Amino acid sequence: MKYDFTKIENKWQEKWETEKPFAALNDSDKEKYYVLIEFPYPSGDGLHVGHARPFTAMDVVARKRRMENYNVLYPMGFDAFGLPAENYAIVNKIHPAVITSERIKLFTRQLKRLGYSFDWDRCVDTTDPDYYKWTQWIFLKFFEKDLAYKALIPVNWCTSCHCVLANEEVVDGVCERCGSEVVRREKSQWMLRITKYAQRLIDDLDDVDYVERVKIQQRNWVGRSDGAEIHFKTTTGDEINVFTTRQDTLYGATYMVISPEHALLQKWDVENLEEIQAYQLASSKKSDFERTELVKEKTGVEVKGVRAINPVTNKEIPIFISDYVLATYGTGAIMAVPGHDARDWEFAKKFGLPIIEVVSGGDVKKEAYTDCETGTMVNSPLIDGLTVGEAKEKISNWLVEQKLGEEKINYKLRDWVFSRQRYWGEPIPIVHCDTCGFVAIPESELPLILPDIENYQTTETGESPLAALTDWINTTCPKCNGPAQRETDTMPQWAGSSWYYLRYADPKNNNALASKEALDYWTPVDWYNGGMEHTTLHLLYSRFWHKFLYDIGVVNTSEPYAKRTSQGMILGEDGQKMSKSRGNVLNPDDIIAEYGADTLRLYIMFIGDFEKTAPWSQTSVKGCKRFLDRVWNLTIANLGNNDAISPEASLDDASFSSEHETAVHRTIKKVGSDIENLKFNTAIASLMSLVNDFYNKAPNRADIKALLMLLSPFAPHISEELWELQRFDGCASEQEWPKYDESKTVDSNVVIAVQVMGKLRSTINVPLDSTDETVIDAATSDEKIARYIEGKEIMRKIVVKNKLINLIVK
RNA sequence: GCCGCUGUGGUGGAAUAGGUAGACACAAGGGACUUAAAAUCCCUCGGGAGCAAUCCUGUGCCGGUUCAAGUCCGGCCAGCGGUACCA
Repeated sequence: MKYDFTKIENKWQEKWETEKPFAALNDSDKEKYYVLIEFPYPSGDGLHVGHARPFTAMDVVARKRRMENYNVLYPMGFDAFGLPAENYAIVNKIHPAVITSERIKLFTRQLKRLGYSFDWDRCVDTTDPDYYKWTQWIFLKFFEKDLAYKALIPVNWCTSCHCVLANEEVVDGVCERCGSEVVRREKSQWMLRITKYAQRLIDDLDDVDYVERVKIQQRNWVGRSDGAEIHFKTTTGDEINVFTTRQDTLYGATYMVISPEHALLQKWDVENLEEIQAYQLASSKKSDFERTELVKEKTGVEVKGVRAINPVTNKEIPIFISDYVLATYGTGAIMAVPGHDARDWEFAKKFGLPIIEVVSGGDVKKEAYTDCETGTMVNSPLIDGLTVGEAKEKISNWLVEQKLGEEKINYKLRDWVFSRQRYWGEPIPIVHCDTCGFVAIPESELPLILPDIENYQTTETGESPLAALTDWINTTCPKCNGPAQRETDTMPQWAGSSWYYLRYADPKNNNALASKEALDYWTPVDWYNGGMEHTTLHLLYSRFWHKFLYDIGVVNTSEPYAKRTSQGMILGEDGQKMSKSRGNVLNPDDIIAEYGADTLRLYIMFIGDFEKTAPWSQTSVKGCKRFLDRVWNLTIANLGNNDAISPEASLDDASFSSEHETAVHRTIKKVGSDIENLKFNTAIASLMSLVNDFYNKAPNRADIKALLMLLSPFAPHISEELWELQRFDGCASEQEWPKYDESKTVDSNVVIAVQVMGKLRSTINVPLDSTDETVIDAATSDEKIARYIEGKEIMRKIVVKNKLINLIVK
């Protein structure tokens, strides 16, 4: 009998399709377990082998959890709004909804061919009005709680997409999606007050099980810094606030730098206006990226005619504008302490400004002394002799007493620009009325359907294509019934993906985003796996939305995801990132056709450390196919009555063969713990070893049964087929996950390494848990060891139980 | 620049808590089977010396700690990812 993987895989996939054995139940007595992967954007290229890595890994986990008797929810959906579909629509004049629906069908078919145990009845699509109704509903709640607001802000403007990007979406000065130049422009935008949640987004990381690098990255992104805001008076009688984390160095503040965009510059009557304006113009043309790229050379212009007054020395100090001070962080102004800040030091050197040492320990003539752990304050009458820490506290108190400032916590995190001037997104359910201002549309009018249009091109002014629909725009104000205009901006793609995991709990609900019972039962997600690239955008955004929904009583957990892990990227065979332009993209369909889905699943798990990047190798795929062939042939060969146990008796749990007992127990232990620790590659390696053992010495039916159960999460089709051929009861996937006996995972004898002076010279075989004396005797009487210790004195004997002995001789 | 991660055979990668480096595979070479090929099965496989037993050497580089370092510490170098000159 040949391993006909195509036939077998079709057979089982059809069975799963009709019998739905992987459906999650909302009314189960079992304990729930919610496994989540990031839902894909249904791109025109179809499924990519890279998708298979996290999907397969979590499928393995989901299948194992079911065998551990959990009620498992492992859903799939589509994050289907977004630019590529819209750009395709512009070129081909096809409605994005049509393209999207086609692509979702393609993805679904491809995903089903991989044999994933998704509960397909819960599939969600963010572009479905029944879905985005609730995305809009959440937005209205944000608006109601004053967490959504419109503001005129400098934004990143993509010159090609004609749309605004969040700071987070600008990569290396260009648009993350289209790669075009991004310039700065002022625009009125809908914003979400994520900053209000900054502290909670940091604090609550303590309560979740995320891989450490994700936590670190999120903490750094939110970026709390503790310092003080200090009020500096100017010679014009104005006040400039600066934020500093080094209030202790106030005596060393010898000049001030404000951002070129600072509001006071318009008010002041500066002497060198032309020079200032030229600098402002130059920096406005620079993107943030270019401003930050100018690491080496500091530029700036002194604002002549106005000086600031250092509040502690009462000395006048010059004010500069420089683009290394950004308007968007802190107060847009800094006090410069060249003695103790590297950037300020460079700037001071270039402009010949005084550098005063206020913390001793370094040499400020040579470089800025920035150490704040060990220094002692000097040249600072109020705080001389204090440590930096003490000085910070004393200065802060002094500032408060003198009403010159206060302690302040600043976050790097900024509010989220939520508007997009694009068509293919959720319409923002707000109208603008001349008398009432911005007014929410009533909940009863949700979903606010995205209207059909003829032209998907963004308007020249950069407004959304919806701005051309006069009939749609003009409406009445829900408050005063007067004339009003609809908002024409749409939401970013992040909106739909910020809460999709909640919809899976109850995806067909028309009265709520999901029923309270379903949400209470399924949240939080027990294990969420996704890409590192989503750590600071999607993951942080959805944590923010979830916290908000918690605050308004929709969900009853403050965090959406109990555990977060991340997979590494799959590179092309050339070691480069897979991309259409490089021509190194692999389509899973081709691999399935040639080797089968089980081989693909096995290979993508065996490819290497799950958390690290790994290059694809077509030849290595064959190795996994070979392994499955070996499993097939072995099991078929053992179908007959060639073992001691009769077929009837062995249908029940029989004991493992004595030759393989230890190996089977060990493999059960290893595969189980490896899956939990994302070590899928070594789990498979141990299964390979077991099969090698079985080739050396024929297994009995119980041995085979264990093998098939352990293999089934990785290669479910072949496992089920062989299970059936073996006439075992039910399905492999319905079995209870095999248990192991710890005492049977160890041999009665162990091989111990014998080192002399730390070098391996021999090995000895002794009973497990032998005493040190026994091991020493065996080692010293070993013939290979004799020549190393002959005529020498053994000074020390280091014995590591069941592992090693090291003899130190002289 | 800053932050994070990673450097192990020809290749992908193994190596609980510092304890036999290279598991498991891929590729390559040799052999068996075959008219032949494929498939399958068996053997070899970090480098150097040696007929061999065996010895030396070896986890990016330089030091250190230790009886013992891929693993810990200090200092470098390279690659990848993130990035906001964040005061």
